[in-house]
Amino acid sequence: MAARFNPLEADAHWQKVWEDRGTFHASDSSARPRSYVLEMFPYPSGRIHMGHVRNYTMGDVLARYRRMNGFEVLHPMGWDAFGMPAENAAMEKKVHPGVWTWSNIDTMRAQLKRLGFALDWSRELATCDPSYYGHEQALFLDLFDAGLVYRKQSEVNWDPVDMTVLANEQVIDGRGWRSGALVERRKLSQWFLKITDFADELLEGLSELDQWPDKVRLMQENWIGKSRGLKFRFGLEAPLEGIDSFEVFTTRPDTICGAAFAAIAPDHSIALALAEHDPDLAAFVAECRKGGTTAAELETAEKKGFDTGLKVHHPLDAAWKLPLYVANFVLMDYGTGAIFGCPAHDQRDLEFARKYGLPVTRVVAGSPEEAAEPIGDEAYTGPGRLVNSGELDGLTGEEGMRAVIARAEEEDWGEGTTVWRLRDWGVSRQRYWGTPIPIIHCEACGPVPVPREELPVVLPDDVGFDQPGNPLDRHPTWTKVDCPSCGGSARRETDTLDTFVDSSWYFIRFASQPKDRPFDRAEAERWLPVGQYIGGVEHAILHLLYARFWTRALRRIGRLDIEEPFMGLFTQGMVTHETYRAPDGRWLSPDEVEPLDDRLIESATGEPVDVGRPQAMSKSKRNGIDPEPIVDQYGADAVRWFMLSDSPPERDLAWNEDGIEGAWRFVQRLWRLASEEEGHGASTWLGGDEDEALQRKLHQMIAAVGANIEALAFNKAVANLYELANAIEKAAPSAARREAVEAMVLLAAPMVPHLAEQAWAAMGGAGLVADAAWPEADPALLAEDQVTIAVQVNGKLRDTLTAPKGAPKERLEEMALASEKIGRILEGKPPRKVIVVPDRLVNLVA
RNA sequence: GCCCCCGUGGCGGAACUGGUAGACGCGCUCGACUCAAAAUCGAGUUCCCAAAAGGAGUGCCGGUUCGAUUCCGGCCGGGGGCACCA
Repeated sequence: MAARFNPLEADAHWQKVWEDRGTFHASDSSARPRSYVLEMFPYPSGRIHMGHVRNYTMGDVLARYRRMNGFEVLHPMGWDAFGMPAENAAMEKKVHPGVWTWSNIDTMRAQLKRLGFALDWSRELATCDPSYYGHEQALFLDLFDAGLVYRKQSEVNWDPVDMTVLANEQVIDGRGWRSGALVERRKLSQWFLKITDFADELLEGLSELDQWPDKVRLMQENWIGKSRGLKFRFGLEAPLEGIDSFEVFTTRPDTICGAAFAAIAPDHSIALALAEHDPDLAAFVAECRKGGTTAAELETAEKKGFDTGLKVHHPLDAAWKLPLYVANFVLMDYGTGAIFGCPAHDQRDLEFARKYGLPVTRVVAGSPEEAAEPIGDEAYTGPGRLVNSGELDGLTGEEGMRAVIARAEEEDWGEGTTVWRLRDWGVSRQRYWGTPIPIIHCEACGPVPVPREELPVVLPDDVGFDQPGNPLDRHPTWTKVDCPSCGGSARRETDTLDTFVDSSWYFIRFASQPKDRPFDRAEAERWLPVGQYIGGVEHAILHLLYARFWTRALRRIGRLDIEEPFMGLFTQGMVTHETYRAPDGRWLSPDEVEPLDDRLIESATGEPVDVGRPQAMSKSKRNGIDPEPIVDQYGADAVRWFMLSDSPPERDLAWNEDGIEGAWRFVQRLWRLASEEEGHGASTWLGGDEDEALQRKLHQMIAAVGANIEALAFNKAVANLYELANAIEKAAPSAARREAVEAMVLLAAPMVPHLAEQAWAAMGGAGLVADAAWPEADPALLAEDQVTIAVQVNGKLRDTLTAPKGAPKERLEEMALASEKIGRILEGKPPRKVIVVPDRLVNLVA
């Protein structure tokens, strides 16, 4: 047996064995219980990065562990292959997006294979393949037929650099998420998916997802943003161009008697109508539109209003008239675009009222004494009872809301309602490299679905990227089609689908991939939902919400009876690295610096380097580490082991040389243990305490490693394995030691699979470790029969003693009092009180 | 501004439902092997005191408890999400 483990040989050898045997091929017909383990599929950007390695290693450990525990495991891999980087590359490098993408896929597939992941490559898919997106087009048309897709003129976020529409989510601080360009507003006809139809379900469904991080559920809850309240109409004192009233929304109908003004958004139809005859108002509206939306600007933005001079009637008292303002802080796209202002109990309204000299009337008081207290600089938003509210006085806020809603409904001027922050999902993109929307526009018939038998609508290859905008728009022939309905000449839709659509159902296609339809329902339902989904927290809202929506939409149209796509969700942390900066501010990559004495210098210049805290690996900071050379040097197992060690998986992991060296040492250490065992050939039981102690340690670690992998606490499982290795190394050769080493190889197998196979084979183990059963922990060996008891005086540890497990309280107390140290501390006086926790401690209160 | 999470050795981090704080790894120190180095192995490593005895100690202040890293209140610091959401 070789003295050292040679990963270059072993990795390739075992990867080939697994592949030849189809070891990780998921059988649809298996009688074993099923387990679907999935990591978020990568965008084929060019090369694998450390984040991928970490993500897929975690999923792989779980997949392999499940296999060893008797599950038929589905662990697939594919490519989220549409998107803008391919078009950017096309423009910069004059290469077709498809060519670029497929070549990236080849590179990255090869890189992933070198890491030895237990993937079922037979199910590999790429979203840019017509055999995938054609089915997506069919699903889109299914949703279209079901009325879940619609088209509307809408103001969109237009990125003037990328020349495309952005979803609200892709606008960050008023700038495009990719280009960073200031986003403009434009009106375009767009396709929308009715995700708001599912708002309630999507919100309610969150409570079932108890294997999701609370954080993610909370983020989705906030994103969906359900608010209960009252929608009611304000009557205008004098009708305006036939409009005699408008609707407002409030979550605080109880404060209606504190109303001081009404306000509408600058985009509100009334404001626009008035502005036509009022240049001052028109100027105000224009100014509001211009206003920046960055965090800093909003923070400092003044609450500004324009008094229209119009008055509205208070709903509870027609004689009570309120001024109507156009206000810059009222948003057209939330609620009804109009509000009533209650300065006493809303901070924004208060600032507005102070500025324009409007009355501030308290209508909620936390205590009877507070009722007379005027409102200062801060609105009162706490609980209390209503005051200054006529017949509502004395009611709690909750009662007040119910009373006002009941009265509004009775008198027919308003109704209790729910509004959502969630908007419908705009899926049109003015891009080439995406799934063509399978619609044909006919002047006579309007938008007509492409007939199913003509799917897929395949992207034309003959396009150029020398001008900005969507090349499909300019395509001479592709756009020209006959209307499927009337046969007249028509134009193909040139928008493509948001790539989030592609990733909203790929996990279903993995589970079932017939040629002639998106998936087979029964087959898909056998695998779904995904048992454990693992990916970055950056997808906590969009991707996960869209996939949940898509799954529910398919359910509603009777295609798949699954409520939630992902039963368990785990969001892993990033892989980070220190940053290095030259004195002149240049970012330096890790291979451009070297240590000198206690510091780092730039190799080329010898200048000292400024070392920054570990940050997400990024091109701009040049602190990325390419996994491939690391795998070349240390092998897949050391890299995998390092990815799992030390840092809890949900937290960031700082990459460093010492860490990978440590992992390499462990790999060699485990190899040595196995090699030595072969050399010993020891098969006799020593029969002493030593054997038994090792056995106990082994079985405790069998239980602990399993529990920790199951909890995805890989860093703890790693620590367990180190502990076991330490114990084995201290033990003399024996049958117990041999048994422990064999078991350890199996326990480590999900993490370091190549090494495990090699060691297993060298020790004469039968079959593949990948097919072996996970060791079983013997309950009889889990518990120690001797326990260490802490002896405290007044809660301070003063001594420890060893006692048989399960010793009675009286015995422990006796033993504690018999301790010499304790006697000294108590100075012979009996304790006032004794607390005994069996098998744990004795606390003597002096 | 609102909501959420996190603060433990030189570092990454352990500590089950309140019960011996610092498992495990990294780094460092000393030692063994070696002509030497690498690799490997052994010992040590929270802080204070020369050491023992002892004392302090889980961001800070306070509380509950026989006992608090763990529970409660208030600060300070770091991170994340949302954001003029009525």
